[in-house]
Amino acid sequence: MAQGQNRSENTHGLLFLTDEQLRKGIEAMFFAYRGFTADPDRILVEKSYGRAHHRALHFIQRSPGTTVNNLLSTLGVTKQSLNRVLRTLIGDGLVLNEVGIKDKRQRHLSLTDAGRELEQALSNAQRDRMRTAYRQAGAEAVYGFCTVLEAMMDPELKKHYDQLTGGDIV
Amino acid sequence: MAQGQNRSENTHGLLFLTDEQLRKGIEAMFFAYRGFTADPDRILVEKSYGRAHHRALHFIQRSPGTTVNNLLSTLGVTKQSLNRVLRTLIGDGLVLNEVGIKDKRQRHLSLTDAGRELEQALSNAQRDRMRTAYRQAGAEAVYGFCTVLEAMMDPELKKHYDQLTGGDIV
DNA sequence: AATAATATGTCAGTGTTGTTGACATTCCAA
DNA sequence: TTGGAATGTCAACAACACTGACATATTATT
Repeated sequence: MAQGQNRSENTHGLLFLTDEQLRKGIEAMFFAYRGFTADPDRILVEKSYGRAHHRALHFIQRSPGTTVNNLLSTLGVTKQSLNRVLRTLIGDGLVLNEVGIKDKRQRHLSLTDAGRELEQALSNAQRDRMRTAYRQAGAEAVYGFCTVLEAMMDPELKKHYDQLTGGDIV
Repeated sequence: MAQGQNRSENTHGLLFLTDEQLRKGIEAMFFAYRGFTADPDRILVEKSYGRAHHRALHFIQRSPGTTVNNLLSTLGVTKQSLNRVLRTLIGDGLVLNEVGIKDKRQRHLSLTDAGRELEQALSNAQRDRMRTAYRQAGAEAVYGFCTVLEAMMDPELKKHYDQLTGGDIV
């Protein structure tokens, strides 16, 4: 496998990238994303939930007390779509929905103990694969991995990402 | 941003990875994948196609003459699901469906000129973002990016990936 | 030659997740 | 008091996945 050393740059100092190299990256994203979701998906089918429920649980866990609107723009779906998911999670006692104190229109979302439990189970499954991949690839690869992913994000979503990851942990 | 230099390894020589670091990677995958599909998606809605059509076109372009069964296991969907997509693509004159010579049960799939044209348009949109991200991140980051993604794949899908990318282009 | 297995296609039904559009409620702010 | 923002809900719809059942060639096996 060609190491980072033989970086090919053209006269303008830009990386020279063939369509083949780019296609390879595209396919890597496709196949890797399937692995990325495979483990939590297995847990979700048991509980009769879907990937949307996982995403909601994840980001509520990540920002306890977040509002519906904030979650909406993080997930990038319509409120109707999110509401369907939230309704079941609240109904099943996994998510808490509290009227705002300052602004009573807002609903602050947080996880119940049961919600935290499921979120943990899903996250553990996903992190296990992530950890294995990270260790297999090494620290420098992980750094590159995050760098490229960040460069692929839409600026609007990048904001949410930066806010959540809060700077420089890698 | 912490560089690859300060890799933290424990007494066993393994990377020390906090849950925070792993969560960051998980969120990077989530947000980046949305950027990854955003550009082709915009073209697809115009043509009234979906992501599934894009995937089919991509992998047929990648392996012209491939069989339905092979495409099936590459995409990891059921034949009913793939068939729905293929039917429209063949009906719209984007994909060619030819009876096998050696084995007449098989159907060999390939793109027509019109199919190649759409596939190119979709791929160009996706590659543009990929190229920009690659250049922004640099050659070493790209190498790490691919390495981690490959380590995240299910072994079964990794086989398809290896077969398609054929070894060591990066 | 009869039978089994393979490759493909199709029909019907179902579920998740996304979309629009419309409408009601509550509440903050000018 | 009025306008607009935040939220919730209803209905309808579409894309895309699934299962299960069944049909049709074709090839492989016995």
